[in-house]
Amino acid sequence: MKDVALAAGVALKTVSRVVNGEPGVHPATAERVREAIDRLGYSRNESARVLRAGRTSTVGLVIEDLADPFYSALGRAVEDVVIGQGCLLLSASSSEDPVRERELVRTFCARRVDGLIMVPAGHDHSYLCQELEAGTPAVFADRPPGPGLDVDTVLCDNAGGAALATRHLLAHGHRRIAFLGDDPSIFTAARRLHGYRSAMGHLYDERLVAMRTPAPGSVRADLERMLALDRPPTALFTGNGRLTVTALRALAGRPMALAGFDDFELADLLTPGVTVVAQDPAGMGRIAAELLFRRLSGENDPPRHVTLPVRLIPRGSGELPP
Amino acid sequence: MKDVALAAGVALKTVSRVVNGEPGVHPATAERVREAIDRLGYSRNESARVLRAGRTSTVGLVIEDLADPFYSALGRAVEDVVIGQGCLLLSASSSEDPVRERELVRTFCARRVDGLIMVPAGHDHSYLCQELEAGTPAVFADRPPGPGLDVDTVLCDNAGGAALATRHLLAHGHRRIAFLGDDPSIFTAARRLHGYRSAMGHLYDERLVAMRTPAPGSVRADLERMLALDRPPTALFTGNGRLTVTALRALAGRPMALAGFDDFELADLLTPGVTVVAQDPAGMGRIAAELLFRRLSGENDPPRHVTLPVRLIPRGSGELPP
DNA sequence: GTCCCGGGTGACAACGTTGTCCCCCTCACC
DNA sequence: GGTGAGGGGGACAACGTTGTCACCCGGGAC
Repeated sequence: MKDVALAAGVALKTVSRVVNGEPGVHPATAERVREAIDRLGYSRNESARVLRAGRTSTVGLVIEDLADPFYSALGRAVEDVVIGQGCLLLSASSSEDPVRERELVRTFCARRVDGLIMVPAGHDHSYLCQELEAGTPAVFADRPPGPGLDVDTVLCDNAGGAALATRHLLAHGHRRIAFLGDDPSIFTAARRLHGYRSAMGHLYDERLVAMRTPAPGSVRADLERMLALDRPPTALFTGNGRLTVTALRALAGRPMALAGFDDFELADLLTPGVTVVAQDPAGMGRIAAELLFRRLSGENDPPRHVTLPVRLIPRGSGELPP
Repeated sequence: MKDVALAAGVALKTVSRVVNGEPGVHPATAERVREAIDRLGYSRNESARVLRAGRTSTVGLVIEDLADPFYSALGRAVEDVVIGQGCLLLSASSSEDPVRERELVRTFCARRVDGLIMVPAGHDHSYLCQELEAGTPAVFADRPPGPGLDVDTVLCDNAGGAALATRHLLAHGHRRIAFLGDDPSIFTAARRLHGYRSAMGHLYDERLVAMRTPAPGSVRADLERMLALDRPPTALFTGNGRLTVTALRALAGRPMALAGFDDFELADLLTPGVTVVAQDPAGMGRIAAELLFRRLSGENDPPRHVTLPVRLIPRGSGELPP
């Protein structure tokens, strides 16, 4: 910038004015400056601008796994909003590890991101209070913050969706409906279990429930165990996309009515098509980002809690008779 | 930092020394400083550090679409390497738009990213020369840079993979093998067409080739046209994952031998399983990131061009008889 | 007692911007 | 011709760090 000023025969500040399109520069002077900028290939140093302005125009996104279709769709939607607002997106995957999550948040905050969007892994987010007080807003998506923290949150109707799927299977005559869920310490898994349980009512049987981190081996073992029961399940409700796919592989063609939480590509092309409760990851990301920018533009209302609707997509697998 | 210095009764520089773990600070002093840091909740301002140091410890990633499974897997691998190196990842999707791509690169460079990893959309990357000369290395992944630019590049064996799939179909007795590819202006699409064509040899028939941006309607139309020929195709080779899925939907159960470029989740669960040529997006991302960091650590060799192998995964669809 | 050495510490400048304030010049008006 | 207004431009400080250099003081060698 100094060089440009020298080349154009003006002061530093005048170059700054031209670069920022500020008024009060003679057109001829501005032209001279622009010409010098082009000639020298100058581009403003955003680091310095940021240092001066105090705002980085950067948003941090912490998700579980960028490579998971659900989160990558969410991330893409966040990205679009963020870039539409003239900001950039720093993204990082926590791999469902609270320690790593905290480390990432710390790093983001040291970089002075303007705001955070989080799919939290842990249950203790008290460490965020300090940042929030320091003026870095955060929005939680997919899962709420731990106790003691109340910020903007976007969730889907986990319990309602699970009940919807369960009732769908019930309506097709099933009474023995198994539920495979993720680790119950994960908010969404617990809520879906709750929805399933309340829809099952007196038909609920603990032996038909298995909740743990999805892995091919454990899913297979859980299914085998249930199928060996006196009154084995005739239908299966899987608590997230990964579990649905894992269960499909474990079933290996054995006929079983099936409904899954989360839609996934190709669910319609399998035989039979897989009935799912679909949520909208892109919508979730978009809304979370919009809430964040509302905060950034100074909104000071109490935290908002948005619950997105889900919808049942019957495709055949949930309509098999017992 | 000034406040911390004041609170601990030391000079600014001493706080800086403690924060950076520099030697030459009396343990007792250091302890006092650390205590003040904790009490005031101080965290170093990276923007200022960056301004001073000239390095941002940030890498920019420009890909086509973060929500696409192929690119999100690549992005995740890049992210892991980048974070492993103590840097952060800025990511953005070009949506296959050269103008947007250029805009994103410009923005990244204005932020002084240390390096760029790109899946290029356009064919003219001369605009990068300036940045490269300014010391911002770039690595291209999946597709090479346009003419006149030579930098580290990681590709997969597109032509070889396409030939592999084509020969697989030929080996199963097919002579009329159609090829659905993406827009031929996309490097990978052109190379795959080349591989298909050379494997087909004298059997090549232009009427069995359709190259354009995948869309359900156009794929269906192309298939209808080919199936209406005197000698319709008995097998189909699709040029990327999206096309494979779109074609599967368009075929709607009509029997047809099929092989596709790119593996995708559930390919094994369809009936029949979909035979694919699999590449390794995570490996591609990892290697691209590693090449970048090699440059960042001062390596000055001529640009490297890495070609990753692909492998055929027969699953049934490619083994159907004519 | 003087000198030197070196560990511990601090003052200052610089990174590249931008906000604030001030200056100068021109022109119109009295 | 003097004066005021206002547009165009510049000097300077500040953002929060860190590299450079200089300082102070205690202890050991002569």
